[in-house]
Amino acid sequence: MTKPRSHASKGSQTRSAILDVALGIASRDGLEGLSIGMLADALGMSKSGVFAHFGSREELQIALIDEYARRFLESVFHPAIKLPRGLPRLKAMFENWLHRVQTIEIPNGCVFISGAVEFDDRPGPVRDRMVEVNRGWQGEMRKAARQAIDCGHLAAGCDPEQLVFELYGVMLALHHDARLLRDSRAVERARRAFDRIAAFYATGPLAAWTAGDRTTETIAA
Amino acid sequence: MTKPRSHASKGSQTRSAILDVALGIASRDGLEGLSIGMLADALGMSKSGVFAHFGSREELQIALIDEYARRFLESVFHPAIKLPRGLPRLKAMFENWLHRVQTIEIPNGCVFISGAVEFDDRPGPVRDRMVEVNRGWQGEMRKAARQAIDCGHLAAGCDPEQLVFELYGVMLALHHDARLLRDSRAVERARRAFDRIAAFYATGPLAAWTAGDRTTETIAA
DNA sequence: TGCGAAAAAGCACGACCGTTCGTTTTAATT
DNA sequence: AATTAAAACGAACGGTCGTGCTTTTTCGCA
Repeated sequence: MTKPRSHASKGSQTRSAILDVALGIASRDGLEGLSIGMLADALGMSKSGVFAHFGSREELQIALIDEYARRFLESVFHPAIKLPRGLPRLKAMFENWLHRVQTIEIPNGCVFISGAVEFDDRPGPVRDRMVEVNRGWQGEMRKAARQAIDCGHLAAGCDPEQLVFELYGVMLALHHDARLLRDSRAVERARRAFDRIAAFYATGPLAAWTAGDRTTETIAA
Repeated sequence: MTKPRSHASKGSQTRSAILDVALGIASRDGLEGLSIGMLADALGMSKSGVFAHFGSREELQIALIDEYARRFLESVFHPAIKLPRGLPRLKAMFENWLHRVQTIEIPNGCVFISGAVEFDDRPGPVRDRMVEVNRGWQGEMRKAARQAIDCGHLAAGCDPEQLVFELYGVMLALHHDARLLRDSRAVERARRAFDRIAAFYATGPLAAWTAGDRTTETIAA
């Protein structure tokens, strides 16, 4: 009977610690830029000690994608889903996303973006997981957009896929300008772009929410 | 037998050949994913033979950025600048860009995008050149937008920086969806996004060009 | 044709890579 | 406290990396 143990075993504890440190490194240097040796150094552990927790570098990368997705959804999606369907929820998803980008991803980098570029032409399980997680998030956004249309908050002619495409582009441009060009005005431009997109797809002429009503905090119930 | 070529010495000839092959590899694997060893293999040369042409890996990467920029401007910017200032030129810049993305960058990858992600947190001469080249292109787009405003083709209230930010986002989203998610509808979405942006910033209400008047060819004089 | 220069090759180096394996230390269960 | 399982370590392996140094081949020109 070696199992009836509370899941706070030493192994899973250190595994979490490894993932935490590894996420910091992978955010800056990418999933391919992260090596087990430097990770072990950063942890004060031996290479083989770190390695044993994952069995292979690929498994470590996949575990990192999962952990990053978990944190992303926890800070962006879960708080927003408590709000009523339609525009409020969709807006919260964007605002929480923007808040996370400002506080975490611009300073530290984003695994989804660097990973997308690193693995878009590198077939294998890592790429597959990357695609899966990405489709999941875009799917949630599309669903929220569809609900906003059903609620009459967005025009019936609005294509959810088109809307999500444009919102994603805003975030990618924000990352690009803020991180590569170190342009601090990028956040403001992202907000304005969102306003314009939302206004365009809103039911009434330039209706919906205005440029006032803003926050830098996570929006939840 | 062979014609007494102009001052294209053997050295600069092979240098060009190296850059050509290296661009193909770097487009797929990124500037950091390109190694001198595999490059030499792909060329049927020795490592040291390739190395000697650049003196260091960093210099090779910088040379690649310059060469990529040269080709980009040649196929996107130079044909467009022959058109009259204002909306025609701005539109041509976008259409030529889109054409290049479809024919070259979606199949092979884009050094600007992968390089931006790879070096956004890695200070040094490579990053500096990356920023320089990127600012140059965005600057040209802003200038074209400003001229379109001066001509009265775009609304006076249009902010060129905002416009370029949004156009860049469209291209980044296109790359993302087409390359990572292999979504063939991404090109069409990029076109629609551009239409919406242009329509919004146009002088009259939803004036300017419509969804007709399209081409998949490079626009020049 | 021959000669000097340029180009390419060959070789070696230290560093780091992911991974394996046997050992030792630490934690968990009797 | 004793026993057993889990966790971490340390050394080593085969590779690849970028980069020097030396030698050989090739080119350009008188």
